[in-house]
Amino acid sequence: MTDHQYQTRSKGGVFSGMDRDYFSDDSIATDNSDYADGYLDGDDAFESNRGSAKSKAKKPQKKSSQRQKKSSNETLNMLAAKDQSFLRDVHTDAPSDFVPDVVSGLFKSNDFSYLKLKPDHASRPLWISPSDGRIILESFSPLAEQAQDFLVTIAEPVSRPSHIHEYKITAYSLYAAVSVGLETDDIIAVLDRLSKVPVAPSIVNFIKSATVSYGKVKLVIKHNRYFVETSQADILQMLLKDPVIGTLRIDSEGNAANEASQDKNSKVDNNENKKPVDPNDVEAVFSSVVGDNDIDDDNDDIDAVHAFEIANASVEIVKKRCQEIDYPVLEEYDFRNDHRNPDLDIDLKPSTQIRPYQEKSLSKMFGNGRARSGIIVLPCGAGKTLVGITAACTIKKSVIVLCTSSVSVMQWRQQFLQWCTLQPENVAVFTSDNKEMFQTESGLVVSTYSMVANTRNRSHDSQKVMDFLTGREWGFIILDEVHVVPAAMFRRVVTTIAAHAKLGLTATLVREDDKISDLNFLIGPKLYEANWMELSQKGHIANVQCAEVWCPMTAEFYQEYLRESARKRMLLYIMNPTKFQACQFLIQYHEKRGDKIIVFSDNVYALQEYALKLGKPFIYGSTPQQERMNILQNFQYNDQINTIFLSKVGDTSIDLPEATCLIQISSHYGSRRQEAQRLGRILRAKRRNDEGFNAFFYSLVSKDTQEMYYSTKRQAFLVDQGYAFKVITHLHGMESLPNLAYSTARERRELLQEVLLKNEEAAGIEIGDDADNTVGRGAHSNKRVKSKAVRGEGSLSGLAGGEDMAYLEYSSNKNKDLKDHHPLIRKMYYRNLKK
DNA sequence: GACTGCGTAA
DNA sequence: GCGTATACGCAGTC
Repeated sequence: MTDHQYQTRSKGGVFSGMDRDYFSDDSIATDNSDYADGYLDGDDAFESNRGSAKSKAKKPQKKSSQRQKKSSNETLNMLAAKDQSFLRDVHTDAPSDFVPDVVSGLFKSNDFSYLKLKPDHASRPLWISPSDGRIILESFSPLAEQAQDFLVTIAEPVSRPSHIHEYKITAYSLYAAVSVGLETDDIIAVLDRLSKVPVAPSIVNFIKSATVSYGKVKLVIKHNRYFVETSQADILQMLLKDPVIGTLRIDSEGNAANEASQDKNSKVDNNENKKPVDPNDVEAVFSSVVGDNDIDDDNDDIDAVHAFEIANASVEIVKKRCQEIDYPVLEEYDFRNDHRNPDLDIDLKPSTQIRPYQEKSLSKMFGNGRARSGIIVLPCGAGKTLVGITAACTIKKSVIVLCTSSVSVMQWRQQFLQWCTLQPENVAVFTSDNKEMFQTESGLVVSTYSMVANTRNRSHDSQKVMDFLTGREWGFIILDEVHVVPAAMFRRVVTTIAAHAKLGLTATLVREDDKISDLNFLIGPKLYEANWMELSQKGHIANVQCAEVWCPMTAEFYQEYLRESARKRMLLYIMNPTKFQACQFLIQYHEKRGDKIIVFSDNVYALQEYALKLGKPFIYGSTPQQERMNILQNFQYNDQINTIFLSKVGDTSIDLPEATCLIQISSHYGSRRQEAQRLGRILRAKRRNDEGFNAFFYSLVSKDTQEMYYSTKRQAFLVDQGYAFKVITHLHGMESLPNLAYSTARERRELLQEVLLKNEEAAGIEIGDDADNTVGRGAHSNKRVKSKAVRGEGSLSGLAGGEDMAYLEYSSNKNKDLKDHHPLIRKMYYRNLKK
């Protein structure tokens, strides 16, 4: 919890200390420490929950042993249920009757009873599935914290709710582990030490096979050109014979080399450079790239490195291919021995403090004294910027930062100047209305993805700056909001800017498409991922109570809802009068408590209707910059303005340290990223360290509509981070609220008319003649109707009863029991909803 | 500098 | 797996 004084050093391992604690067997000795379950600390808004939450938290010690026993069984069942697909390519001595069939494996329950528990299994916190590398961690174990440090290094966190954490060993996660300096035997030994059962040979083999090839192939930049390097002749030969990679090799003149030859001397011919290079620098280049020591150009050691050049445009293809053939390329930067690229005079200011988890994430990046390319995942408000800046201060070479918006560009610039000693003349901003270049030999450029990725006509100035950016070598590139990089246009920035080290930062490493894994070869492995719950328990980010409020559709609205085509339904469930009332009630309730409230609506029409009716200011896309500032200023400083309405504009960039309560009235389908990003708006609440402070996050959902499905999907990311969503089915006192909107049937009918009219308008503008008979659309609505039918069936009973219950434990009934965050089961769950 | 049109993202 | 709604950045125009 104490912030460490942090200082960068030019030599020696600042971040080199891999946490070796978990290598010592002493750590197994049990000594129960704090049972961390401070999450549900019962605020008055959740009175009905208080009882159960408190009682749960009160007797952890007692339960812990029971739970261990219970979890042993549960764990085995869970493990049995997993798919074994990833083992197909690996030779294992797992029993041969393992069926790689996901569905049949699910309930047939593979028998793991042959696994012998170690005698002292109770004090060891892990289970490892012999079949698929899935790891279950008992997070209540006294060893959990150390085990977690280790597990995030070698495995992917799948889900981290309060008591049981789930990880999975994958080839990628093992690459990352090796790249942060762990060795195969260490990984196996520590796993074995922490595990309740001996690590299965299948897992040992998998770890061996995945770790053996990592780092054998490197991608290096020399004089702004890309080279694939390996120290093993057989690997070079293998690469050159590869149908994809071999053909992409070019000779030093830049022509494609057709003949795949094993050429020991295919090293760079430095005379071919576009830019004249000081010949004295050449040695430096080689020593920086080839070896750790200052070796001379004509040293024999250099011949031990085999390299061939590939064109700039081929870099992505080659990296992807290498990943596929299980020789993922290593991209690391030996910045201390790079004497060719000028140093940048940059250091953290003495007053700058970095937090332990920031330091830890950086230790993954700089663990071996070099800078590894990769991704660091930290929640919003946890200080990603400072991590980036500290990394830049460690590398001390020219830096380029790419952001998604011009607002963040300005923020990055400002933060650099605030936290480190960089001088303003070394900083340049490159956006559409600010095309600067630094005049010094090294410096910092902050720009946007679209500026660098732009393929259309550039303005003259823009072209000049682009030439400046592409014409030089960068020591370091920081990719803010790195989850956008896989986009077809944005990913090109990775190769257009020649940077020795790449750092991707994000809070939400998820996309709704399947491109997120491309980051493995575009940027590098995930180096670190923080645990949101842990950070919030330690006070670095705010504690948040999440709730989903179920708002029954009024009869009139539901009738129309059932009648309307899928496209028109949305407005009906967003404008559901009950939802409006719930919103009104919650605003009033939280304003009384002194909260600052943001209401999010994805839909602009609803945004305006709600805000105008409630007399609150709102901001959306076409709100002029001046007015935005005005509203935000008032929200921040004026205690008369405690609620603002935001459209998608508020999802990113706008920084609102005052907000303590969020209400979502409409969202973008099942976007997990949006959900997490919105929650992120309140994580840096200034009051977060006040005793017992809670921030609140409500999603208002119209019952028995599409929204229910989307809502579950949206929450998946946060649920994996350990957040428990409670369901509120009834807000006490809502009906008796004075001035309650739409309390009479007449008002509701009028609203309905308005909404229907609006819907017709929208439809009219959209498609002209909304004949509903087009083949394409017909097929579509068919599909949707089907999906609705099942949902309707299940939910009619909900309409009939259960209304009296004020709260449901969402996390227990929906997420914990049956599903238990198990990705497979979750998937099936969604699939069922869809059917 | 405000507005418009275009391309792009999620 | 596709389409829709909203927003934003860039470039060009007045």
